Amino acid sequence: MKTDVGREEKEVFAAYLVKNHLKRSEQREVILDTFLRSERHLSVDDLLQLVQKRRPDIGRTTVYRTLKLLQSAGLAQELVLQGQTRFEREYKRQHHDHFICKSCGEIFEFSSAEIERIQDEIAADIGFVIDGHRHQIFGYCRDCAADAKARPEARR
Amino acid sequence: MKTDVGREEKEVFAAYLVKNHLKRSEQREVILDTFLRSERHLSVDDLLQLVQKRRPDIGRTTVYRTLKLLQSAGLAQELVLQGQTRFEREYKRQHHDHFICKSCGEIFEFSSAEIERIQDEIAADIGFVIDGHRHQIFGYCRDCAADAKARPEARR
DNA sequence: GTTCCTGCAAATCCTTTGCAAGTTC
DNA sequence: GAACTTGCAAAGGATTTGCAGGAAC
Repeated sequence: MKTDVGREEKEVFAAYLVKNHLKRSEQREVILDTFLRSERHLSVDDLLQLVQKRRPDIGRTTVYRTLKLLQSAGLAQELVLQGQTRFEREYKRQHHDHFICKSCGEIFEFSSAEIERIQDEIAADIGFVIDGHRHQIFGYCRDCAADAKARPEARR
Repeated sequence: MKTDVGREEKEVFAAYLVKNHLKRSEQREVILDTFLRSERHLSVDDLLQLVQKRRPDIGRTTVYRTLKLLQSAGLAQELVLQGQTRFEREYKRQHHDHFICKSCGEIFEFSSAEIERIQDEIAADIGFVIDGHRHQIFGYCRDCAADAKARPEARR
């Protein structure tokens, strides 16, 4: 762990462990570091593979357990995209939602203060207290949509 | 099947079967009729139990398979709420999304043309072609929020 | 008669849990 | 040394599949 990727998050995690009378371990550090360096939105398998490139002896079970800890610590968030469970970084990230391309699987993030405002209004109307939301938009990204136009029969 | 519940949907299903060289069966009819008469948002188990009240010999596998057909026929839609897979009627229903109370599990539907308009704008910006979306808002319904205020320690 | 359906049991996939051995505090 | 972690294997839950017998066309 030479560099400084996600230093703040590592501190948060260390504090979380202390606070909950848990212990640090090589495995947890490798998993967190790998998670922080990775691209967004990885599945458990994605993460396991990356982790095992560095430490082939780290098991799937430990990845599952560590992901649970990261969620509790507020560092990771689980999301289900097209039936697949995935995880993304959560710490101090602006809230956002996702566009998902059904063709290439690419995921784009978006956020809209305006949408959130409308949500709040609707919630207020029915006396609902919002605690979170999940908003996914499916379709075809620019590239795949162009492909589909070229070969319309290939479109789902 | 004395009455007229979901007659139109039954016709759609019958047509779907013919078109795909599939066959009608007692089981499929009972399952569809039960589905159409039920409250919204049932799990496979909910539906299985209702179906078995009428025909105890209908198996879980058949319910799974029939639900797949109903989805293909555009009569049912799968949604994952709080980790639970559920199904709701889809045919000719106005598109809508869901508020989910984390305390009592109650589900409220909502829709907003304004939100959809904003979605379209954002999509257009990145050249994304929208094909569908799923928007879930979590929190506490009026009643549960009131309870929580009364007993704040009980709040998640 | 052929093709499709059904229910069962078995298989699969994803995730969690029990446990004995190893680590951290 | 006490308490926590790990990896494995086994258990779980949800869903799918193989198959032999039964029903629809």
